[in-house]
Amino acid sequence: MNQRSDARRNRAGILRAAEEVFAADSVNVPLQRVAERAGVGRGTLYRHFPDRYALAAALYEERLERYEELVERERDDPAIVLTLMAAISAEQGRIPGLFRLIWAEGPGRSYLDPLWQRSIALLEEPLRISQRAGVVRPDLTVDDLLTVVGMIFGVVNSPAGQAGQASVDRALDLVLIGLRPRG
Amino acid sequence: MNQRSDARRNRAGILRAAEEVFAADSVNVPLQRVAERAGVGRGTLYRHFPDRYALAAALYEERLERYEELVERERDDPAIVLTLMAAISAEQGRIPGLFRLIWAEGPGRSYLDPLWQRSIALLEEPLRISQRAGVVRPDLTVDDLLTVVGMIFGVVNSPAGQAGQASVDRALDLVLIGLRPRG
Amino acid sequence: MNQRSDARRNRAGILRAAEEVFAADSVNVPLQRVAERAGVGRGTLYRHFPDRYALAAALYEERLERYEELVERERDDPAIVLTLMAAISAEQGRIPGLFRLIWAEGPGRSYLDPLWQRSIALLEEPLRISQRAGVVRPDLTVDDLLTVVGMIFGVVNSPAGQAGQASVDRALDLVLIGLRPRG
Amino acid sequence: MNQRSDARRNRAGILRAAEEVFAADSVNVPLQRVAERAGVGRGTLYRHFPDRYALAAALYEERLERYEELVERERDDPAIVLTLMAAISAEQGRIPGLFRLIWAEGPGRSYLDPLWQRSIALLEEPLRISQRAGVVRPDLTVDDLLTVVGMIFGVVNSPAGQAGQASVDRALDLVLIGLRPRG
DNA sequence: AATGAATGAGTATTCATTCAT
DNA sequence: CATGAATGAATACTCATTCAT
Repeated sequence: MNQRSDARRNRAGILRAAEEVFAADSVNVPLQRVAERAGVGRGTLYRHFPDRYALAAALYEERLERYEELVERERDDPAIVLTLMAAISAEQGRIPGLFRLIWAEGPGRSYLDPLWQRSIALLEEPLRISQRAGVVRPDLTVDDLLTVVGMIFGVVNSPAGQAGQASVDRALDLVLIGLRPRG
Repeated sequence: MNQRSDARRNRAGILRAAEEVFAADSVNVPLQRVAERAGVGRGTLYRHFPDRYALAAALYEERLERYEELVERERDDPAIVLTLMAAISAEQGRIPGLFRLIWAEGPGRSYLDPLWQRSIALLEEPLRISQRAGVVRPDLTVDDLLTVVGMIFGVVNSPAGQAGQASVDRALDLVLIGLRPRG
Repeated sequence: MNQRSDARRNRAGILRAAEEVFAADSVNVPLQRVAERAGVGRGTLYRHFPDRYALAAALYEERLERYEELVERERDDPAIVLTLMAAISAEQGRIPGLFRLIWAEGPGRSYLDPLWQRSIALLEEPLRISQRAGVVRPDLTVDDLLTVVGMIFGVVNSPAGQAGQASVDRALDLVLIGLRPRG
Repeated sequence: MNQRSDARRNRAGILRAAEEVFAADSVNVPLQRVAERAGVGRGTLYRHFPDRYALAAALYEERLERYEELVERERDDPAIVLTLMAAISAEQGRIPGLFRLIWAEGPGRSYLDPLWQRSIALLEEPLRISQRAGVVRPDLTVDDLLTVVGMIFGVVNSPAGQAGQASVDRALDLVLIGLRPRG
């Protein structure tokens, strides 16, 4: 954390470059491309992120941080869980294979597990708040919310989702009906 | 024409092998592995399927055929569209990256387009039948159904989906509420 | 063994190339150089020899075969063990790091062990013959012979050995005194 | 001059670290490992030793110094040359590739030559003393002694030598017979 | 003078695709 | 037609060396 200033700048630059390149092309691009875009040597990239999974995990972590801040800010909104889901959904698919990469191939899930725990923690309080306010069904679980995130992810990554934001909105529409309290 | 039957057997064997290997490992496995499993040489594989996308498309086409037969058989079921969706969902994720492969990377979408048209056609009649019977909302479109398929796909391919069939069932539960007629 | 003729030719060509390049430069040369010298692609080299150790082991095996033939031929020579040691010594150091490579770094000694067993077997009969003939000390063991081979190896690979064959001859002189029967 | 003592301490620390790391692993370890072990930065290591050969040469020089002191001390021992050979042998192989590194790969032998001259000088007087005392053959030369050192080196670095000190002792046994006066 | 971050050349290795047999 | 050997482009990754701090 107490790095040299150029090192910190480089780390940030690599993350930005990775985001752009991953989004524009695919998470499978040669890391060389990321390094070039960041304007650093390959070695520097590897120093900061020992493999592709580390890069992906760092990007995911950045998102988590933003969501955590959102929860902090909107704690008074009774519909906070819906706001949060919408925010997450909006960003789903900016980097299509990101999640899959962290999940499926990392060495022994070492990168994913803490992030996953943190994702669960992220959703817990908002869910409780909105359930108390009667905004969503009382039997909903955090797992259900993660399932919904997965659903949106799927839409974005299927041909149906190529229509863009409209598809995502429609998907949210369809599924949010299922989250409302019945009766 | 003994040779033609050989060739047909080989083609079928390669498809079976591809399905097994793709499912057990990933759609990115070296095609060599598929050839080995099918017990043919690499040249033979390439003769039948000029690239990985052709293989994926052929697998997808097989599925389409099965769904088309299902529609043929169950045409009298008022809930046919739900039956069909359930059937499709059940098979989602057997080969995780299959769809993505055909969609995202093929040369000029040449493989996907006809299959996509056929998928749309597949859903049209069942949707009409079930709408007439009042089983699903009258404003549902084929695009919505494709969106739902995408959703299930997403669940299967996310960490949430690692719980297996239960997750898929829960996802269907949540989303099917949104397909019902309101009232 | 029943390979295509070009494959067999390639395998042999790669071995010759490896021998030349290893001898002229070092066993650590990029394998690319070996492939180039053999006039084959890198993939071909890797098909035949999955790693550097396999290449080294194959070279060592060739030597073993020649020594085994020598034993076959010279079985009637009472001084056969000395003849054999001289033959081995003469070739020691043609490829300086060869032995070391097989020995020290291979994955789990998998390459060396069978070759080492075979080396021991190679020396056993000649030693017995020469001992019966009174040409060497009766208390000599196969281990001692291997030690002597190691000694010659050391001479060849030290600055002292750079004088060439003369150094090896002198070394053999010195050490063969120690092998003679006393008295 | 506080800084000069710092620098001296660093130089010594790097040498100790190099000895340990080279011995424990190989003379080919990344120099980074040496720097880490010494607790200095890479730049510092390079300031003191411009390349790997310089490091190796410095280690060899330290040994030479110890041998020179031994000669100084034991000048009255008629068997001094044997004592010296035993001392050298005992240390052979502590760092397997050390000698080879200095010898074979340095830029233009610039490191080795003075050390080699000094090694020759080291052996001259003891050899003369022991020859006068009739402890070794009168026709032995310094080259022969260097050859013997090479032999021991070889034993240590061959599979036969993996048995440890016992192998070295046996090797010395065998070869010392060749050094004795005949008759 | 020390540190350790950055660089990038060098190398191993894989695998899609072609083509001799 | 089938086979599987050969090819070589593509890519990950390491580490010696330099140099900003």
